[in-house]
Amino acid sequence: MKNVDSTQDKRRDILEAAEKVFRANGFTAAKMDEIAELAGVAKGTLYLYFDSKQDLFVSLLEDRIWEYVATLTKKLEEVCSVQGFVQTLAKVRGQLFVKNRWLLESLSHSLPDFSKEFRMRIWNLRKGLEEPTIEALTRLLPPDYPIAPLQAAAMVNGALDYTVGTLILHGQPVVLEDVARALEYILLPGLSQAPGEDYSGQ
Amino acid sequence: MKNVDSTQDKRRDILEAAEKVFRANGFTAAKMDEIAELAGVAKGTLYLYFDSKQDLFVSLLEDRIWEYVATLTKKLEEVCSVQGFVQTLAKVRGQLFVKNRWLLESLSHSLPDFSKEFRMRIWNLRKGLEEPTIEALTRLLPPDYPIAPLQAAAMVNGALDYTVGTLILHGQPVVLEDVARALEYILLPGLSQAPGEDYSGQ
Amino acid sequence: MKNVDSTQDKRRDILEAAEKVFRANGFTAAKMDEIAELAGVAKGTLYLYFDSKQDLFVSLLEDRIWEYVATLTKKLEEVCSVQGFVQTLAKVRGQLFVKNRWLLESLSHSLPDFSKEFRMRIWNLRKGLEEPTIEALTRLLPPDYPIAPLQAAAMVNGALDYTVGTLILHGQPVVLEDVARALEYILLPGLSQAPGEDYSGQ
Amino acid sequence: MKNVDSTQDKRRDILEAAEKVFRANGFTAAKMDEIAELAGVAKGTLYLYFDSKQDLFVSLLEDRIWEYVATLTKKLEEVCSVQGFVQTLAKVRGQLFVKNRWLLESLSHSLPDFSKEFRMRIWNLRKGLEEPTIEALTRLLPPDYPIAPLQAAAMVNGALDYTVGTLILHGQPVVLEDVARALEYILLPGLSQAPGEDYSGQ
DNA sequence: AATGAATGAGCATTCATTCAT
DNA sequence: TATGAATGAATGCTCATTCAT
Repeated sequence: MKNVDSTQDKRRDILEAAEKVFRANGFTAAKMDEIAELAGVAKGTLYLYFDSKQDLFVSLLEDRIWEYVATLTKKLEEVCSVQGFVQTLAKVRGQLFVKNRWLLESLSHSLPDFSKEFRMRIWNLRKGLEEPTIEALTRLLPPDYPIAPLQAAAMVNGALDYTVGTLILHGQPVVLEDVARALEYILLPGLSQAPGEDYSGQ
Repeated sequence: MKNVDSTQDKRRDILEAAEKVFRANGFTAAKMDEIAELAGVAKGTLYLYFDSKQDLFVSLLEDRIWEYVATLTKKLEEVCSVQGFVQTLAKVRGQLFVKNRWLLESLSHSLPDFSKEFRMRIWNLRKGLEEPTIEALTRLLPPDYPIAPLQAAAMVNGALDYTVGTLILHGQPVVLEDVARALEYILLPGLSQAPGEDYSGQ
Repeated sequence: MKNVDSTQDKRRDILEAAEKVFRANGFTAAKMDEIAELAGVAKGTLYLYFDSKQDLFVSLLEDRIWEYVATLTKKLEEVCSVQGFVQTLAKVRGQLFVKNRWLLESLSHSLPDFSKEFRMRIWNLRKGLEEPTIEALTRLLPPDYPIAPLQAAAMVNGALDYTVGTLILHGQPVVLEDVARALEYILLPGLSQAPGEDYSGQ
Repeated sequence: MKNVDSTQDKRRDILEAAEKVFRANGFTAAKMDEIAELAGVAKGTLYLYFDSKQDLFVSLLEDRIWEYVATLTKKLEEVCSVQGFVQTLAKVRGQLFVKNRWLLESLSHSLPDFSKEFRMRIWNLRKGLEEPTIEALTRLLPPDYPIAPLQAAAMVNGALDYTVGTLILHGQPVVLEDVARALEYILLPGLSQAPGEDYSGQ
């Protein structure tokens, strides 16, 4: 009992320390020494829980992403309109982005020297990250909607992430409600129109 | 004169070599030795033209981005409708993304250990990259459009980049015409509607 | 009683595991973890029976060498001619060499970082290994034989070991009877001749 | 000119430092830092001249062994009797052994973790080391001598090395003339006898 | 301006040993 | 006695940068 708990505790401590250090420095510049010190364990202990720096990094991504995916999936299952979808997405994914921008950006970056196994794990994460959005859109968009859910999801997610990223870049406060409103204003008409409709404003 | 030309030639040779090596390996894994060899100069010569590896990297980004910004600015100046804007953007920025994905991703990634000066130069690039889009939208959107051009631009650019990135990730062919069409279908209604209009599909 | 037996059993298990691992990897590359696992005990238990990796290694050598020395001593005591000596030696020591080449080579190799105490123990082993040969030759050679038994023994042992080693190196099968015959052919005349005899072939 | 010389000088300096350090500590315990310091160069410089610690080690063996092989080959070519052969061998190989005992022992030891390439290079050295002896014996022994030169050479070399090693082990002075005499006394009769001869002293 | 040999700080990983249980 | 989780010192190798020529 105690052993299992203490083992899980230590693993969690290490992941938390790793998150801070990776976030602050990026993968390459992060130092295992610093992670160990921050986690309050000896350097060698890191290797009892993770095979390598790469494994630690990807395990961290997995831990955080799967947790987020589960949350988002649950929230989106309760949604029954495209509008609700956009609002929920903006809130949940936007929050993730604000808190873990580096994490999402790490995913879309090919890390140096990563072995095939790790590239595969990252690839799975990237795909998994889109799953809830794709699923929700598949359910909510009209069956004859002319854009594939994969692409529609990419556009919504891209618009959301990039907007939040831009606000951060420009030092402006990120108010997710405002972002949600803008997202609705720009995307909802296109997502809501019937396939045959003339969408051009002319 | 001759000296200036030869100097410029060598600088260009180095930038071209650097582009290939950085693209193939990313910043950290790229080696100055390889760049020098590919450029046909001695290792020490690199330091006659650039202060450091970081300087070479950022100079390369600047060189390529400003060139692209000039092109896009010119193309967008000829555009006189939101629809034309979306089509032109998809073509020009989409092309850049397909060819220089690593370049754009480098911009949005916090490079490890980069000094403040370099972070600033990269920040300028990121802002400059959005300029033409913002400018065009400022001109083309109705004056009372409720979304700030900065955010609108972010959404269009994000939707475009993320869609192309997703296609690449899934190993699907990137046909920019199709991407442009999907972009139009989803974004144009929202970008074209009058401010007071009821956009919700209900 | 029971305790003693069980203790002896465990000690023997560890030595057997250690033999396999040391033989396969050599001293430095052998890992205590692997030895413990193969012996079916916990890593810490090794240190209840042996002070250190070095102690385990040298204890193993001692265990095996003294056992071999006892065997050879007994066999050589029954021998009553130089020819019988050569034959018996080729058979017994040759066998040891074929089966435990690494063991003999370990003895003649200065192990890295071994402390003085351990070097001494190894030195004793090396000397002990020659004892039976020296004793037998002292008994069998004519009292006025001009070569000291120590040197004569060294020559016989060296010729034997090196020949077997060479055969192994060249991937040739080691037939100890053949080796014994060659050894006899080359060494016996010299070992058998009376001191004053003219041994040169001229 | 100067560059080539200075390059050769530095390579030689490194080899000399490596010899001292490897001799004193063995391969595994030897530290590249110490070699660099002793050679008076920076650690990185070692890697300009040798690919790795293993490469440095094997290159050193090669350098020393080939030099010795050339010397021995030349000396043995002038020899025209088995007796002369034994004397010359004792002098030249004995000298090598006294000075570079660790070197010869390194050869007959399977170094830990050595890659196939390096094992091959060491194997070639071991074979090359026997070449001059085999060649000389092939020339000097009667054509119908019943022992293959390879085995005869192994016996002579083994007897010689082991004798010298034993003297060193026992702390006795190594007088090569005495060793040569003992070697002659014991080996010459066997090496000189005609094939049909009865060699047993009985 | 150009070279390229030399530098040396920096770092992930291993593994014998310990000690609380 | 026995365990095995935790330790942390130890080390080969890389590569951006310098500088004598």
